[in-house]
Amino acid sequence: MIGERYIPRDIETKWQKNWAESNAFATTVDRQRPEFYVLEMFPYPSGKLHMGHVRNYSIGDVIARFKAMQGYNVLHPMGWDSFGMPAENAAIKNGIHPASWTLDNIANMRRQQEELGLSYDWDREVTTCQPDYYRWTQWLFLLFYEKGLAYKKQAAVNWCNECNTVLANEQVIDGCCWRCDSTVVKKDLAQWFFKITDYADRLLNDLSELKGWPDRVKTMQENWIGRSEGAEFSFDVPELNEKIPVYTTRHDTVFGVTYVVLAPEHPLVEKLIAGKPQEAQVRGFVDRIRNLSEISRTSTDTEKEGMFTGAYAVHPFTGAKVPVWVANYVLVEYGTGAVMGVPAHDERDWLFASKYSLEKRVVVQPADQELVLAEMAGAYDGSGVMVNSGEFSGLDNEEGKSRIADWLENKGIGKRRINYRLRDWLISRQRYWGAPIPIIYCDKCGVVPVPAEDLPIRLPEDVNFTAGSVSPLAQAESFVKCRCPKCQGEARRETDTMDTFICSSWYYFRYTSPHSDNAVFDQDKVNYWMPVDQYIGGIEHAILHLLYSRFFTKVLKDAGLINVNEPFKNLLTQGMVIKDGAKMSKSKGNVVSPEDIIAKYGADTARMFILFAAPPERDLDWSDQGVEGSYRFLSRMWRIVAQYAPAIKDMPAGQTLGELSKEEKELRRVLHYTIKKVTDDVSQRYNFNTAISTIMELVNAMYAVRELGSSLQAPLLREVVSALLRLLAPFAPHVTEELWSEVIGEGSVHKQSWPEFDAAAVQVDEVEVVLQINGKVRDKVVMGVGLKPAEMEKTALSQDKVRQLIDGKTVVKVICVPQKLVNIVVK
RNA sequence: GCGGGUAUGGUGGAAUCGGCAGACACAACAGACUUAAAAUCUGUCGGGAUUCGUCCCGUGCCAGUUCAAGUCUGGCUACCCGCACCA
Repeated sequence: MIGERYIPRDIETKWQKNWAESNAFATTVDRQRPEFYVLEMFPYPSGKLHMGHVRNYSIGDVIARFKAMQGYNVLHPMGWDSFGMPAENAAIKNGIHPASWTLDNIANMRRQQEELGLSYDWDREVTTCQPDYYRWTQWLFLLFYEKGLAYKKQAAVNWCNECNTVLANEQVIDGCCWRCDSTVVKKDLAQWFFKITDYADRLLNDLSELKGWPDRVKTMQENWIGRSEGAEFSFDVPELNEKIPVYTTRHDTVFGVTYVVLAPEHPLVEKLIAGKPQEAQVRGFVDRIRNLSEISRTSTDTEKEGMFTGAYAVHPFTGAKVPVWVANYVLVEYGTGAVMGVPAHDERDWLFASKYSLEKRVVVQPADQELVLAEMAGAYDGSGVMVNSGEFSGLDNEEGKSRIADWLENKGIGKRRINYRLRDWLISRQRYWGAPIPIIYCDKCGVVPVPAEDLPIRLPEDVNFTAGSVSPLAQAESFVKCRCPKCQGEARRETDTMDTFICSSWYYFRYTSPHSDNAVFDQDKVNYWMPVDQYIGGIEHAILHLLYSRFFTKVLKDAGLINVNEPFKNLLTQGMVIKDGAKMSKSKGNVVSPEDIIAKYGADTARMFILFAAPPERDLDWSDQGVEGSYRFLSRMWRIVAQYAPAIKDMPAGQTLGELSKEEKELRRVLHYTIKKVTDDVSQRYNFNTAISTIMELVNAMYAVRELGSSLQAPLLREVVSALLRLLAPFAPHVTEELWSEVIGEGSVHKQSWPEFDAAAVQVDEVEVVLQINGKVRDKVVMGVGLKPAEMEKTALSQDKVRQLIDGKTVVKVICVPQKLVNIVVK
């Protein structure tokens, strides 16, 4: 019996319980059906779901349920990215152990996900902070180590004083920590790195394979990888018997070099200044620059500063002596840490040379103007003809580039080189709540990886959490002290843990065989399910997580563990949830809690609103009244189905569709138009907002024939209600399940097949055709659909209104678009 | 500076291949029902003019292509995002 009013609370808990008990969304390998892997980015268990999560999961759930109804074998899992700083901070602040804080949060958030009615296969849940997961994170570290892709080196690294740990380049946003926003400083430390730069070319080139990714994300990755083609060669410093290698992309301007300049951290600086009058001054300058923060150091607005070292280098093409400088604008990490100075053709060099009165030489002349130094206001970095360039003068500069590179290579003093902006991934963290790096230091044997059979290296539970610069693990004597796996002598464990982004770089593989305890994953299963067919998440991971995951996938492919080259075939980046013009955040005080919305209106309404208010990629404006509207729609749908229910239930078995009245025909036409439109919107465009609006129109059409009541045929009503419930099921799974079980009553609506479109139902005999005169709509007339253009023209010209309007004018041309319009061009 | 994106009623948005701009909602207003309110159902709803037939204007701005432009081309403006002294 269907109640008069739609009251979500009871039916939602009822069906959630039913789905959980029947394992409704469990999946196994099935080679009879096509597979589809839909994945939402797993959350950090911060404590509660926010609207961004609700949006993310609602989108994924619609796709998963829709694909399942279309006959796909759907994998739709969920898990927890559960290592990381907030848990440890909570431990320091409140004295709660990170493990219990994290597990409590997981339990709470999982309950909220269940309340949203999400169709996850919970048997596949993964939790990265648990030993059965991080054991394999550690195993992967060993794999990287074995392949030479994990190494430890002393380097100037990003350090966050607030978080007391180092950070990867990708985690420094505008010179600040991605997590706590405090200023990042440079520290000289020995740290573990993953050699992502080895994969720079493939990470860049394979972006072209990713047809299902937004251009925005691909462009961001492209910029981040930052490939450039150039040449590397050296300037000799004969007095010291040293060479200064430089990298340039403008070797065509090499005859314009008037100085060479090193980064302050360049290893040659000390040697160059030794014994020189300016030694102390240069050293002071270098120290001052090194102590500046990353942001003030690298900003383009920062004024260029430098000092002459007192040394001279020899120009390899002209043999001229050029001064060697040190300057703040040269970065030690990029290229060779030294550059050639060409003031006339590089903006930075121009500013620098102008400030310190260094010589400028024009060596490229553009076609349309004559460059004269005295008249130049800045550098000219465009193309042109090479001048003052010895044997290369007269060449087009692009041609000259390659001739100069040939010259360097032939003489053996330089070579073509490709450079990347991408740096190796700094993966060690001086924190407790992460996967311990499985490395042992032995005085006798050196750096020794932990044997795979000794994994996991468990986090000790009994440690001291106090704010301070030393990681709790480093203070845990029982953890640090160990035996060397090689010589059995006394040794020490690595006390750094891994960046949490490592845990999240491979979780989507683990879902395919989450309980595997003899391998990182089952190869058969991983190859059956991967790649992820549809990945959904926020744009904030455009570089970080998505680049790291691509890197991991390529390494695992090279190791022969998987056969895919890219992890995520299609990527959907959802927009933010906005309220009152700003992203929902505690500090802005504009947060709407999913819990409150579910309590008041139910999960179906929350899902409907969030999918209806905007297409998924766009930012979504939260509106309390809009939510009300979605609830009203579900109620309205409920009432009309309830009204037609008795006729459908009383219908004798086997009764088929009879002759349709005009109104019935129209209702059936709207139904099949809706099936077509919703199917297209969901499968081809992911435009859930227009899919929902079309379903609303179907419900409106059902209301329009309501007064015909019992004269409507039961088989038609059944067809309409059955299709309506199935179309709406992915969006509002509870209310449709309830009505399905009451009215149609065959199993679960979510196990039904997707409604089939009957093209015959939408066929009409007549259409309204627009009549235009000179492109302006002047009239509309109903015409038969089969009308030929000549007949359309004749009909159009015979209309009274048209005749009046063209009276006394000459018809120049008539354009007829069948079933659409007739445009009469007159003079 | 380089790269990417967005701009449509009071609001969110629709118009998918160049063919009726504003679907579907929200808000507002009106009517029905009600003692009344809520809920519900029905209707109006870009701006201006109107003899109520219609007519003119209108998709950030300026040009262009076309019988026809929110949609294509060129040039701007504003805002958002990413990278940025990468030689």
